[in-house]
Amino acid sequence: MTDTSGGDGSVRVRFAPSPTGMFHVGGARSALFNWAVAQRAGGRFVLRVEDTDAARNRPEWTEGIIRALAWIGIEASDPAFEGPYFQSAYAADHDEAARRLHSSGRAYYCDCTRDQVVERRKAAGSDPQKGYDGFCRDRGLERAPGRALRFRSPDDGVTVVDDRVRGRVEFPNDAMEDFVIARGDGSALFVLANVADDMAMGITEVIRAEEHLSNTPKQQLLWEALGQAPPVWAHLPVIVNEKRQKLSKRRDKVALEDYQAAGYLPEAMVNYLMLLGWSPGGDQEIMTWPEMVARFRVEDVNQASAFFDEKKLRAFNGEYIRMLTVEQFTAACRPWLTAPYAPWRPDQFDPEAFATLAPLAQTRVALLSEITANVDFLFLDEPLIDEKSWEKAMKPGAEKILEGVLAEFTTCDWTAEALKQVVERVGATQGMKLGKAQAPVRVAVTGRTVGLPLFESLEALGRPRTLPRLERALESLPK
RNA sequence: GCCCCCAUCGUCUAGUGGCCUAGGACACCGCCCUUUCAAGGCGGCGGCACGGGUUCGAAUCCCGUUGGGGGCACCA
Repeated sequence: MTDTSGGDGSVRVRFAPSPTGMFHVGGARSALFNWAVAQRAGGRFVLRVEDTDAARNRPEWTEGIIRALAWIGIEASDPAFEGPYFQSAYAADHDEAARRLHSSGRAYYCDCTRDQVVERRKAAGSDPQKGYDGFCRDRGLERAPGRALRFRSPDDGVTVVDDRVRGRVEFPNDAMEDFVIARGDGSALFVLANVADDMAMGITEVIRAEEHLSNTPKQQLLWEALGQAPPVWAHLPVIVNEKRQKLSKRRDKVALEDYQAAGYLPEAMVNYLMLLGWSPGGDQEIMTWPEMVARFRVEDVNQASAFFDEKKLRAFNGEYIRMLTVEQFTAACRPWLTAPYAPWRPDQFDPEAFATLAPLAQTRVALLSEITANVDFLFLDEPLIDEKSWEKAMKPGAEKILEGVLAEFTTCDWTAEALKQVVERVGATQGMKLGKAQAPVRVAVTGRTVGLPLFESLEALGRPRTLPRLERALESLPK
């Protein structure tokens, strides 16, 4: 295995998703690994969309892929980015490859149906699961509608796949049937189309998920039969759920868009995804994209499947949020500060008040979406009272606290420091420490027992809006 | 059924024969700080799947077992 990432720009990798209307986190990692390899080598990243009939009528699916790639930093405007190309655009290449394979005798036409093959195998007492029996191998059938083209796979020996992450993998040829490479209507099947496309595009390294490993000997045989040296292969371990199964769209949260909507920062997502199956070594896991590119090598990628741990992603996200400047943080929060995420009207939002509390909120949110619940009391006319919080805070003694605080709040200085002293003093008259005395005030004003530092919050809210809330809470207290 | 891949703390991983009494990160637990909650600081819990070899010496090499996963279409 040689490291072709020499920086001479000759490396060409490709990312070939099949558009389904959803961009998978597994696809994102695969794209990222490809992108890193291309960047490190000064090569190119080719986006090829494996379009199907369904996808061809849904251009928005491809647009979705491009948007998702852009979100994780793979910009279509980057000079290293090529495409998107569509598989269907290469139909002529597929056909040409099929003809060459046929005329060179490496492939033959076959008119057997699945049922016929199974019948024959049963009659011969062999295992129907063994696949095609080679019936048409030497019949010399010519190309005609209804006849599929089969590749004449070697009878013995092994096909060796030299894989950058798996090492040397041997596949016994006798376990490989004469597989179909073109349909009865002449169109190429995935294996052939893929090889022909990669060839036409000059792809030098194929980095894709492990699920393709079993197909690789077939593709490699095709490359060789077509007279070209195969690309360098690299098969990545799959990403699994907590049950160690491949992530499924039904059960698992896998759409990249979902993570974006939940308030994950793309930088955190990228950093986390890169660490799934790969480690830069050393103690530092949080690093910038250029640092990762500088260190990334496919041959260092792990071989075992990895569990997508959202808790760790979340922790990374918190770290990335804290690394932001307040301005960046505020900008990043913007989508959650307006409808439909925010429960307040646009005219209720006060950017200045938000700015004063933003730095305090920054260390408290791990997801951008959490910002809403942290500041809603500031913009809503009435705080959203949390039932449990109310019960917990409005215990005996709460009334005295609220009364005392209310009396002094009417006249005292409206600064965080002064407000704190008031609550401290009133609390002392009831034998309560500040931590306990602040609770009823907090719930009365913000609706919850937990939240941003209380006195700064009150200062930002202002006296005119704070006092009524305290009064109302007092009235609601059981007599 | 056949073929292939994989196996270090709960999770992601470092480790390529002695530096390993196995390191880090997330999670978890405790303490400190503290106006709640976070953040931050300090500390703790916790792992080489099993069995045979090879070797002076094995998490590291070989064989087997077990356990996981993937692939076997005129799908992509």
